[in-house]
Amino acid sequence: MTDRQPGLTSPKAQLIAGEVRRRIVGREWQQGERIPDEAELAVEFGAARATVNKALQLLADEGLLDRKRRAGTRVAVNPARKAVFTIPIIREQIERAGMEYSHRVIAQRRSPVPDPTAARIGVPAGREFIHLRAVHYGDDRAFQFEDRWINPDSVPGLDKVDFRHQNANEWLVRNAPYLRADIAFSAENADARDARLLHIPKGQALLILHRTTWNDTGPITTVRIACHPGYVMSTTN
Amino acid sequence: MTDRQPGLTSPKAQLIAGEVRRRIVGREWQQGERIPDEAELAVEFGAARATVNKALQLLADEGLLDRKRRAGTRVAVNPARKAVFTIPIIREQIERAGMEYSHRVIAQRRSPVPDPTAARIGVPAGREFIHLRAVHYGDDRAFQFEDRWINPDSVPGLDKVDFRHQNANEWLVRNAPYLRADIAFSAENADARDARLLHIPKGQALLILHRTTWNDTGPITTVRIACHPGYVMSTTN
DNA sequence: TAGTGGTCTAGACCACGTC
DNA sequence: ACGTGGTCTAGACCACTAC
Repeated sequence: MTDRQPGLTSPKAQLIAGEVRRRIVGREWQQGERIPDEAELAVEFGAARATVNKALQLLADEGLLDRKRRAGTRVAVNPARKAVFTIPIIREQIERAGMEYSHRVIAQRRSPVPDPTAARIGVPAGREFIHLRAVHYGDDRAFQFEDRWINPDSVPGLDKVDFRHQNANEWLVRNAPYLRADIAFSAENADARDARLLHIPKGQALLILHRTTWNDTGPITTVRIACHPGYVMSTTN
Repeated sequence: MTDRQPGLTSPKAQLIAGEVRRRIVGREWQQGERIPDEAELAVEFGAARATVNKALQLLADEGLLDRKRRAGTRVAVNPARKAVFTIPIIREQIERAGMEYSHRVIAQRRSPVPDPTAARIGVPAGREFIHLRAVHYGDDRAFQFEDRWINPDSVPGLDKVDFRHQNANEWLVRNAPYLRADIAFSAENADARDARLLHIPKGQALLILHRTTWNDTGPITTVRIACHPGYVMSTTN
């Protein structure tokens, strides 16, 4: 570790993280055990402490290490299992699968937000949002049914947009950057409307994605997306 | 930034990230637009370039910025939507909800891995794994049905463990650290066995979690977890 | 080929929380 | 109280790639 091959650039912090990970996986450093402090590792690896710090923070983010001031760094006893999902843009996903994307707007109108939804996103009952329902297709096969409420106050010019010619999701992504997003997965049996719009039997198990975005003035949009049967959401990597 | 208030420690990198985020959300810096380079921002914010770099990397990880050498940093056109889920340890989750955790092992025996599963995790067809099926309860209500295959070669001493008295998940977490994990969500209608074990009607939509862990020698364990109806997996935060 | 981000270093100060 | 991690700085060299 005294030098780096030219042309073989592997950030030193990642090399260190890899070596520490190897020692943990190889049981060289046992769960709950304290590992050498940053200064010691810096000497061992011939690196600056900042570099070691970066490496160990990586592993702490992965959940493999628990770090506390004064108490030192310990191998996590119950490694947190974190999973990162990239929420796909439906059009890109369909096109990447070699299919032709299209979408159809079922309805677009101003309408009072239903009480349960209003409560969930923290707006007064009876507030009018833009209610949009649309189906996304790949080669004429229905992929997703989207039921969306958009806060008209969150984005100027929203009333003038006609989402029949403009994917709501993409328009919002481009025109209403958000500060915070909530996402939740669940499973539901297809109700009559889901079944009709996705061309599937009623009762079919569907993966449901609920997603709400916020900026500093309040909620921007909340959406329930019903995915076609067989849809799998998997970790990126 | 000549001084920092004592007791009011907000890492400078995060302050910078917050300000840049504000400018993006406030449309001050438009999507696709190039923002000042690190050196300029360092001067503006009175910080070292490394600090600005850290802040901008944070935002790039969030998907808000696209960074390229020589080309500079631009506001992302299609902000990637990433979601981080913490896969809960079922016992902790149940106990946190104030219920009493228990679990029952339905079966534990060596058995050849079914072909589709073997193919999915990349082991030769017919290999014998330990096949474990268990139900997790909270206050006698069934929460999850777990159908797991464990590679006996991956962990020494595995054959001697009796999972009737030892939660398999937790034992593995503590005794078989992994290098890589795949996780996938989907939805399935409850089959007869799911229905019987979870005490629900057949056909009920269930959130299904597939999870496989690996170390450098191959797969450690793969599991299908069927969650009780109404289970919601949501982002941490 | 030159501008920009990626990364490292050596040193420093500080906050936190265990001892 | 003091050891440990958290963070910042100023400077440096390098890799990538748009120009």
